[in-house]
This record gives sequence, structure tokens and C-alpha cells, in this order.
Amino acid sequence: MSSVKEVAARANVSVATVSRVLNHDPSVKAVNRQKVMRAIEELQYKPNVLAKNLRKQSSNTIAMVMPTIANPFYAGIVRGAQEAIRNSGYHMILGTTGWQADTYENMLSTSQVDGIIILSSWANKKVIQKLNENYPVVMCNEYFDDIHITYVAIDNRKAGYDAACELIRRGCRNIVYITGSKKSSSVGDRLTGYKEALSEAGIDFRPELIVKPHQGNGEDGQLVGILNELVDQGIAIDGLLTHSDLMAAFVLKGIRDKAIRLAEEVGMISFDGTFLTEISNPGVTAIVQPAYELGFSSVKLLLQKIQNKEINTSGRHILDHQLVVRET
Amino acid sequence: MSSVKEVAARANVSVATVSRVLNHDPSVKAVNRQKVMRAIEELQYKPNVLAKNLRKQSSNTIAMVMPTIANPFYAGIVRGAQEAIRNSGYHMILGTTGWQADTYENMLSTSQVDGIIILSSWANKKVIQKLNENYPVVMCNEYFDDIHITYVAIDNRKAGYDAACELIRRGCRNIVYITGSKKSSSVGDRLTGYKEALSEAGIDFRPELIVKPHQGNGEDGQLVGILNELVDQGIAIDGLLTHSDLMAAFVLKGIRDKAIRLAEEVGMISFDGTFLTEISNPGVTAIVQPAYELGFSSVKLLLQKIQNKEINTSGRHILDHQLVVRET
DNA sequence: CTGAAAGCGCTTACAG
DNA sequence: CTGAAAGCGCTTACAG
Repeated sequence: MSSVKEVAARANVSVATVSRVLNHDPSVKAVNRQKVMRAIEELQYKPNVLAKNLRKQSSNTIAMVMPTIANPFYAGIVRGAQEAIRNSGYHMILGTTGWQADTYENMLSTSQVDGIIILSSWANKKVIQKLNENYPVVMCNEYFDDIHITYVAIDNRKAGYDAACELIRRGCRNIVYITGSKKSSSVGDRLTGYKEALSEAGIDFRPELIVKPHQGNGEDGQLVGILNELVDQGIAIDGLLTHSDLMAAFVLKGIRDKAIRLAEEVGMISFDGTFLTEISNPGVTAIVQPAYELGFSSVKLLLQKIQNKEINTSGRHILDHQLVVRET
Repeated sequence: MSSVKEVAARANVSVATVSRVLNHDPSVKAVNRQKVMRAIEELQYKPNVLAKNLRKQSSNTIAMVMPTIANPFYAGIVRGAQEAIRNSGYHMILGTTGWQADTYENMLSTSQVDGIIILSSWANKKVIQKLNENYPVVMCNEYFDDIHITYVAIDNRKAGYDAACELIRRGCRNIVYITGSKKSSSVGDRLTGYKEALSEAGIDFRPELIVKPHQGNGEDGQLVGILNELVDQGIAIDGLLTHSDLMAAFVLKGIRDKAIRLAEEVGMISFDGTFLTEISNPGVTAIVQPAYELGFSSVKLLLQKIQNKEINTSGRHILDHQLVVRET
């Protein structure tokens, strides 16, 4: 690979001039600009991003961090994020499972990335708080109300309320909520909404109806055991709320396989509303989250923070969700 | 952030010694090693990866490039890849849609990544060939038999043959194959297998039964129109092969919505066999690809190429697929 | 066993 | 308008 030095030699100018041309500095005389451009062309010169970033102490790159790519909800968010970053002069990398918090701390501190977007509950509060104190950070789809941070999400309390109300309206009384990590604020808020709906309808809240898979989304048939246990305890489950579309899909499969001994007529509502709820048979009623817009807004907000050198600022950006009634 | 310089100052040694400690050079005296370690600890020093990579002209990082993350098949591959890279001393970044071929060329030439794994038909043959001539490259799940390249994949000809045979065995005669990009070798090979099975069974090959969505996996109901058109032409479709699980899911949805006017009894086999074929109702019969192993092997092969400084070598690594019969 | 120095490939005050 | 020089934070022959 050729470097600025070789380009400079070929164009008979200094490396400073080459660099200026590269960075569209208007002060370069047209003649010299031409010479440099020709040399770049002839040598097929491509700037070394590593060197550039090291020198500038910034990379024009952001990272989007997610717990796993195996959830279609994230795919929608990523699509929106990619659209928002297009033509912004920034790049986005996807932080994958397996990278640790200190990886990001490191990437930020060494200017490999200029800011990060954190999807869902990828790390604990303390870690995120520390990152947010020192670097531009935006949370997407998850948040912590008790720390100063910028986030984009739906109103999860209202979403939980809306979902529960719909089931109650249909006559459900024993509504099981298959939920996620307790540390997650979206889990907590949806639960609050669920309780409010119950209370409004004069139904007692029963903590035993709140369950969660030991890990993940219940891929390996975990949900079967959990639900059957409730049935064994004599609970006549007539409504089901699932924290993710994947969970809903696995529950449906369990019912279909007759592995879960639920009644035929169980009202089910899933959160996220990805294409999984559409292709399911029966189609799953869902609280549809605006995945694309969540991703889009997160990026726009992060770029704004980066450009304004904002750190440790906060802001709540709430997007609308939608109840889409299908067959369950 | 502190640098080697500050660590050196605090430890009363030279930066060279600090660097040696950082790189586990055994020649450093124990006393000095201790002093440096303490200084690192006290200053919370973290090496600057950018500087290190620039100097060493290598990054211990590989990229896995995929057309989109919105396909669960890739999630399985990524999982295997992550497992293979764990404890190897290398990192993996995910190349997302929207990055262009020259992005990778650039990352490779400037040592941001030491090698790449290309999933599916993300770029055209010429581009990949050029990359492969200059850098360590492994193709996964897609390949080009007419260029020198290392790849990991299933035997797609046999997969197409196995799938078609199964449908023919069931009595299907008008088997529509919803396929993918013509440039893709997996598409071509599966088609070859399909034709072989037909020929063996004495069934004429009819090109009009080979169709494909204009783009993607038929998300937006494209497949409905395509299939209905065939029905309108008087073709009594009694078998269906789909190039991806997503396609199968959308076809099922179309049938269920009565948007596609297919007979009730259509044998359907999908390629990939992700969890989508399991949760579908009816469950979709599938040629299951070993996603995890594909990812795992790809990484192992790439790391081997990088460590041996192999470039422009070739190798075929064929993993077994499996026909899993479900309800379709 | 250790340090001074060169250099990876850039950018950017500074001086002219 | 341009160039020489310093420097981003590392590593590594080389000399001692």
C-alpha cells in the first residue's frame, strides 16, 4: 500500500499538501490539487484509517451494542440505525455478544469509536453509568430512570397496561406474564402497567403468575415446564403476556405439540411485534414496537451528542407503540 | 487516558520495558516487571489498540461479512464463529449491510482486520477473487468453483437432489423451486441436484417452475403474486422448494391468508432449517444446514490461513446436511 | 537485561 | 498558499 509520502513524492509536493487535499482544505492551489489527485489515482492510494484515527483521536465510527443478533427485533432496529447513519460521514459497527464492557470502554477511550448505542439490557447499570459519564452514549429500548442518560424507547408502562387491558376486556382473569430479566427497566415498567390494569379491573395481583425463563427466550423448551407447573398448581391460565416474540413463538409451538397443557382458548399478547407474530399460525396479537424508528432516533441522538461534545446529559425520547390484534 | 510514557515514568523504566511487559517478553527482570505492573494498575492503564495495530501492521481481528442480520440462519453461523474465536487471541467484528466491498479492501489493506469471512453472496466474484489474491479470505455457505478460494459449505447439489427426491417420493410432479440470486453457486448447485432427481424419476424439467423474488426473501408478499401467476397458467403446483426458511414462512402465511391459491396438499421443503421451520405451523420439512459448524469451521480455517500467511490458496470443506421431515 | 531512537501513516499548528 | 516538524501511542531492531 502506498502512503501520503509516496503520493507527495509523485506529485512533487509535501505530505502536508497531500493531507490537505485529502481533507478538502480549500486553501490548496488548484494546480497542486490536480497533481495530488492524479498521483492518488495513479497509485491507487487509500488513506490508512488507523493512522488517521490515531492522529485525530476520533474515528467517525459508532458502535451499536446488542446482547445477540438472534432476535429479529434487533434486525429492525439495526435497519433504522443504518438508514440514519447513511451520508452522515459516520460508520457503524455492530457490537456482538461476547464482547465485554471493558472492550467498549477501551474502544471509546482509544477513539476506535466516538460513541455507542446500547440495546436492551446488555450490561449492568454501574457500567453503563460510568461509560455515560465519560463518553457519548445513547440507550435504545432499555433505560434506567435513576441515572442521567439519554434514551429512546416506547412507554413500557403504558404498553404493559394496554396489553393487560386488552386481555382483561376479553374476559381473561389469570394472566401469566412471561417476562425477562428483573434488572431490565422495560420489564419493570411493563409489569407496573400490568398491575395497574389489574387493579383498575378489580383483579388481585398474584406474583406467582409472573414467571421467566432461566435464560434467553425459552428456546429449549424451558417455558413448557414453567407453564405446566402453574397448571399443576391448579391455575387456570386464560391469558398470556410474553416479553418477546421469540417467547410467544416457543409457547405456540409448545401448545401445538401438546407439550404445554393449556386450554385451547388462551389470549396471548406478545411484545415487539416483529414478522414472527405475523407469520405465526395463529397470528399473534402484539404490542408492536417501532423498531426502525427506535434505531433511527438513537443514531440521530448519538451523532448530535458526539458533535456537540455532550457527555453525561440525559433525555427521554418516547416513541408510540401500537396494539395489533391478530388471532391470539 | 494514560500512555506507556506515563507508565514508564511512574515505574522508573523506559517505554521499551513497559512495552515488553505488556507483550509478555520473558527477558524483563522480575523486579522491573513488578514495578511496571504496579504502575499499570495504579494508572488504570489500557493499551491503545489503534497505535498498537498501526505499529504492528496487524490487528488480531477478523471480520465476518453478511448481507443482512435479519436472517436467523446467520445468527447460528455467528454463534459458531464466536465460539471458535474465543480464546484464540483474535476478535471478530460483524460486517453489516451497507458496507461496501471497498470498505473491506480498505480494512484489510490498513490492517484494521487481518482476514475476512464472507457469508453468502455478499459481493460479486471479481471483487472476492481480488480480495482473495491479496488477503486471507474464507467463504462460508457460498463459493465459486471456478476461482481459487477456501470455502466451507454443505454439498448443495446433493441437498437439492435430496429435497427433490423426497418430494418426488411423495408423488409430487409439479415442483416449484423458489430460488435466490442466479449468481449464487448454492442456487446453481441445488438446481442441478433438483434436475438430476427429476431426470432420474423420468419427470421433464420445466424452467417456468423455477422462480425467484425480485429481491430479498419475499417479505412483502411478492411470492403471492409469483405463485398465483403459475396457478393461473394452469400449473397444478404440488410441491415447493424454498431457498430459505424466511421464504417458506412467507409462503405458509400466504396460504393461510388464502392469498395464495395453492391446493391444501402441497409438499414443501425449505433450505436452512433454522428455528423458523420448527415453530412454523405446520412445521416445515427442511434440509437442515449445520449453521454452527459452518461458522466454527470458517473461523478455524481463516485463523489458520492468517497464521500461516496463506494467501490465494483454495480448499473445499463440505459439511453434512440433514433432511428433517416435519409436517409439510 | 535495558534504553534511545526510529518508524507505523497520518494531521496540524507554526512559520514563512 | 506551502513545507518542515512535531506528535498521536505504540513496538522493535540495535547497541550496550
